[in-house]
Amino acid sequence: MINTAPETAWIERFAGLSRLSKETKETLVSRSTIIEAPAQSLIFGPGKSPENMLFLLDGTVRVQQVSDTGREIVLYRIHAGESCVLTTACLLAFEDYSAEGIAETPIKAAAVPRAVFDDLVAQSQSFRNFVFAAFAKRITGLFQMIDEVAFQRIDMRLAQKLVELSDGADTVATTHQKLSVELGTAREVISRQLQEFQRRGWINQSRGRVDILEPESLVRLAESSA
Amino acid sequence: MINTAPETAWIERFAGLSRLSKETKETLVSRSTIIEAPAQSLIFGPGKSPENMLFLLDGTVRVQQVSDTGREIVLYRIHAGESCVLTTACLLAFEDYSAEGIAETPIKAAAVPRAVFDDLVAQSQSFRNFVFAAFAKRITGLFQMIDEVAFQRIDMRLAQKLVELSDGADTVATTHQKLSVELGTAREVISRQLQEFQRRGWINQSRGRVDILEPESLVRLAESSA
DNA sequence: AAAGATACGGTGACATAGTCACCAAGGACG
DNA sequence: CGTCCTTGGTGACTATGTCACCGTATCTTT
Repeated sequence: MINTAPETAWIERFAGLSRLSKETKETLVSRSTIIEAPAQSLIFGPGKSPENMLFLLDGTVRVQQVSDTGREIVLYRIHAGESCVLTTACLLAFEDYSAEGIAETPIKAAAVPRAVFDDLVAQSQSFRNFVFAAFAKRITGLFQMIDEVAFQRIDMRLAQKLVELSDGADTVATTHQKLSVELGTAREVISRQLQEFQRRGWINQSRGRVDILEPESLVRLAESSA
Repeated sequence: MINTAPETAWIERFAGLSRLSKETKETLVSRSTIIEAPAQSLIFGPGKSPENMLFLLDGTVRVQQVSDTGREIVLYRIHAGESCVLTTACLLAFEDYSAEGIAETPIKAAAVPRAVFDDLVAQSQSFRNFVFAAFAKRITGLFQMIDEVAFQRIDMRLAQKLVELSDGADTVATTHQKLSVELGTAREVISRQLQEFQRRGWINQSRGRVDILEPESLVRLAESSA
């Protein structure tokens, strides 16, 4: 990672931090460092504890779990404007974790040392609310995820994921392999489900790309059984 | 729930709270209330937000998720000497959760109002460490759980659960239905796996009870593929 | 440009897990 | 005693995951 010149305006990008007092904001800005990392770099992972809490300014970080069976599953993503407090806090507390954070794009983040983080939690009620809200959001997300992995049909989950990844566009640039990691399933399962979607005329496949022909049908499936 | 007379010694039962300053302990004790609830009562759940943070003094609380498909899965348990901060914090932040907490035994707990909790977080570094450690433990537990649900074989998970529930004893008093909820699977799956274990001579079944004949074999399976 | 090397996706056969629709036995309670 | 409810058993079927292997597209190297 490369340290660059300090920057002051970043706090304004965090909706949850807007209520902080002026002094708190100044502490946060003056005692943090802006760091950058290239796409695909490992932000944290087994054997690499983060020393700082990160506030992500640009890019996204994918947090995934690698099972000792060799399979992988994407747990969640940290987007620009969000912080990494949860994972970071966990990783600082426990060394034996199996999750890893990978930059999906080139990223820029504000790094806040642990001691500063602790001070801020002590001094600012708003900051506490921000931190606990971030925790809460992740936890409910993980609850949701357990529900999906344990109980939802794979065709529904795949339709959901395609809609999510397309984000309104008519094409998704990804491979079957990557989709299988998103859902924690096997590549063959994705291949077969996509064939079924194609047979129904909902999508069109080409190497490394899925074109969405009938987003409505995918949404309907994604929201079906519920 | 029934309020009872205040009690002062409970803090000593929490390993994580022993380092608190005398003043912090006094605040915690003087501003909390001891509550009790009978077995099977709903501590929190959809439509029932907890107003307080709970420190569990006696008994255990089972936290489980009910899917909209009707199936259920046990997420984790809160044992005496642990706090409920995670779930409580989440539930205070978000109203739309789907998890519920059920007393598995009669329970006794110290209820700390949200405002007091917030003060303590602000004032005591030790208390912050306690809270964040509790969060961290739950999060890593949930990561682990996602791994198990998504990737581990059901025979292995069942063996694991039997060993855990027996806790060294030679019998486990539970039904196939309850075991299926523990693992988030179907009752029939449990019935068939238990039959297989019995065929191998590892266990003996009777109505509402599983007698463990060869704990070593179960442990071996539980720790196999890993 | 030719020759590998690698990534991507397809496929059949099979194993494991979950669903559905029942049934039967044990126990509680009138 | 009969009735209800819980518990567990079972067969048939579907869904999902595993394994082994293949062909082709794309990239790299020479």
